[in-house]
Amino acid sequence: MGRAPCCDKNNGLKKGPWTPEEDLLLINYIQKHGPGNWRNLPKNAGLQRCGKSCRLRWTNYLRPDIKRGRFSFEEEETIIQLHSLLGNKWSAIAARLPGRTDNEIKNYWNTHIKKRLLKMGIDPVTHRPRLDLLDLSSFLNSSLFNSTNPNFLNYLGLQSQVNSELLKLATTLLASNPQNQELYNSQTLHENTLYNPQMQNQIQQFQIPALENPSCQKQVLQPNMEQLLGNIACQNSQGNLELPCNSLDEFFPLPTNVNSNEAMYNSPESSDLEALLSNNKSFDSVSSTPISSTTPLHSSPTLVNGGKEDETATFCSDFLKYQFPELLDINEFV
DNA sequence: AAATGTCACAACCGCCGCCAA
DNA sequence: GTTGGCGGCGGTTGTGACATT
Repeated sequence: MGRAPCCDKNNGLKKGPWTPEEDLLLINYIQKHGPGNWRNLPKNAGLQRCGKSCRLRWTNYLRPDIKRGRFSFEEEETIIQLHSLLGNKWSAIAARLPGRTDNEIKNYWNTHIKKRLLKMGIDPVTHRPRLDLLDLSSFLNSSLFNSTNPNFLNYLGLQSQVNSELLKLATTLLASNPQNQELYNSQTLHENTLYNPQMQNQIQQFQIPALENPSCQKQVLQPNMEQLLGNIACQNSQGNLELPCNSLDEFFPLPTNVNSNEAMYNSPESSDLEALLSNNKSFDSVSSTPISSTTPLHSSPTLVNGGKEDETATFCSDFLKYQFPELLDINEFV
């Protein structure tokens, strides 16, 4: 079934960057009449634009509740965590980041976060560490690493060359990979958890009450989240872990004024991330990092985008932190 | 100083789902 | 049940600014 294009390409409608005069026309019209009926809006507003162009200009740029400026660490952390849950559902992610548009988040992901994840050896699609980049697996699969002697590195004089934290991390990661499961049985994993109080604490924080309403719409989890949300997810008939739909809202509650019209005329004030985070212990437990916890949410935005700083060094997502118990510098290891 | 490369982001394009006729 | 309009979404492109050679 074909559809007539929203905008006839040969009807003389203007394309390209918007001028301040056009912006003013659009703003004035929407302030008087409100948004809606985008097809007729340009004609009524005196604009030589198609309705879709007007809608995009309004929703992505002119809306009064849009938060301009750089993304804070907290926002970046939220984006990464939500992306690991939702994938490229930019509008769904934007709905949980007051003042940010899906387009902005999408651009920021593609130009900043994705590159940083790759740089750190993290697959931006699956959010899984890419040990292939680090070439750790061959080492960890070796008989050397399989030694049960905790001092084997000492024996071989390797301790000074190998970051022990990274080794612990790699151990955990490999254990989470079914291909390496035989290397690390459940006892080993349990010991690792006990060994790491921080991880133990975070796991406890995820012990939320059993989710009810099994008939609700479910969302298939990305593989890496199995570990993170193992306590609340359940298996579907295909054996995939699923997250009941209401649990996403428990971790990332939607702002109260998600209605576009309400959001448009009622700029969010305290309904920001601080409220989101403070209202949710479970999420808070995962989102607090040494870096973010020392940075007030309403302090001046940390230089995240736009700067030319070493992005690997400044980057620290909480999701990553869950799997990276300490702030690790991959460069130290490689 | 000029040429070239890279980055950031606004805007566009095409498809999809919903809904009314 | 079918068709077509509309709003929305995600992927992609165009282009100006900035950095590097």
